[in-house]
Amino acid sequence: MRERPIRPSGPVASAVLEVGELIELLEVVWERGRDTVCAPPVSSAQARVLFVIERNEEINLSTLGRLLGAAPPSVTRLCDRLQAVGFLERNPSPADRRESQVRLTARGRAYLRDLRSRRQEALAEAMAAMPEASRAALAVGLSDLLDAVAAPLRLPAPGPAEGAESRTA
Amino acid sequence: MRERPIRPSGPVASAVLEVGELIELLEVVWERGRDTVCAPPVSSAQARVLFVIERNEEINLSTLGRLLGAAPPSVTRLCDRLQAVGFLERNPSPADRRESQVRLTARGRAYLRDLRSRRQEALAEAMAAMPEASRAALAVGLSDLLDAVAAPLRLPAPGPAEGAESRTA
DNA sequence: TATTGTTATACTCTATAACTATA
DNA sequence: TATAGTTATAGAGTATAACAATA
Repeated sequence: MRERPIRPSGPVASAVLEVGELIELLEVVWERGRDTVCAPPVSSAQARVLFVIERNEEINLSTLGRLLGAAPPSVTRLCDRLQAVGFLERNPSPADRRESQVRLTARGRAYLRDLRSRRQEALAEAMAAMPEASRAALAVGLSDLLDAVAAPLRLPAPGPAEGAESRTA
Repeated sequence: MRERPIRPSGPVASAVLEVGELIELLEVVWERGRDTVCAPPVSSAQARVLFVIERNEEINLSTLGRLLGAAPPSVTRLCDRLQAVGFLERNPSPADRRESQVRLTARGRAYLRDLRSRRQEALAEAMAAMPEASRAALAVGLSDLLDAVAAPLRLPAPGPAEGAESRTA
């Protein structure tokens, strides 16, 4: 008989609801402002690739695909174009000649720095409408939320001192 | 000599940086989990349309396009498909026969309810990793952030009691 | 045989340009 | 003429299926 499957009361549930609404709004607003904020040469799908590679240097394409939730042909194409504009490199793996390892180039890193600057400017402008107390409160809880959201983007501990175990399963 | 272009100190700047990082992570993680969380019959571009229409009932297609930041042909196609699955209606405008007004159907609203339920479940699971104090702190600042982010999705006061002025400029 | 990565094909989203209907 | 919406076409993202090279 529950009409709304999740609706416990209290600040915790409230945070879940509001984060959900925030994501929904960002889905519309952020994509809308892509010209301003994301600056082509790079599509948003390509930006996702750069973000994941930045967090996991020298991974191979199939691992990249798993982290992105993308199919292998999509990964190939995305990397083709990013390589064509000089934002990443593909190098053959020393351990297994089937694999390619991808790495950001200096230009790729520079692009990410620039992208973030522009996004931060746009965000700071939007957040100027917030009461300062709210911004401060937000900052308190946000870093833990970041950790929670970032969790699925990291490989599950690939063996700290082992070198290259390449555990793709 | 500043390597990082925006980095004033204090909780306000910290909130800007962390919201920026959060958006970036969500860009990757949310799109990655689209199967789980967004549930096709509806692509993420189509979901954007539903979100905007829900907030602005009975707008015409060009206004919808402006709110989405999308070109007219894109809007036509997106609405074609959403209409085909029965999630929205197009009705001729009584005032101007060139215009179509779009509206969510009952099925469209039901889809949004269901989508939000599933997303909230996924979010609640992710946020379970956060300390409860952080979730509570987050909730404090979040509703003002929501207002700030939602601002560009609302039409600039279309004349409260005037009926249909249709100010698309 | 299983895995890594690619190419072949098809569908959706996106945009610009050209067109129709209305104002 | 100007505006609302559509259709035509092209480029990019995504997926499944079929294939190459390697393990």
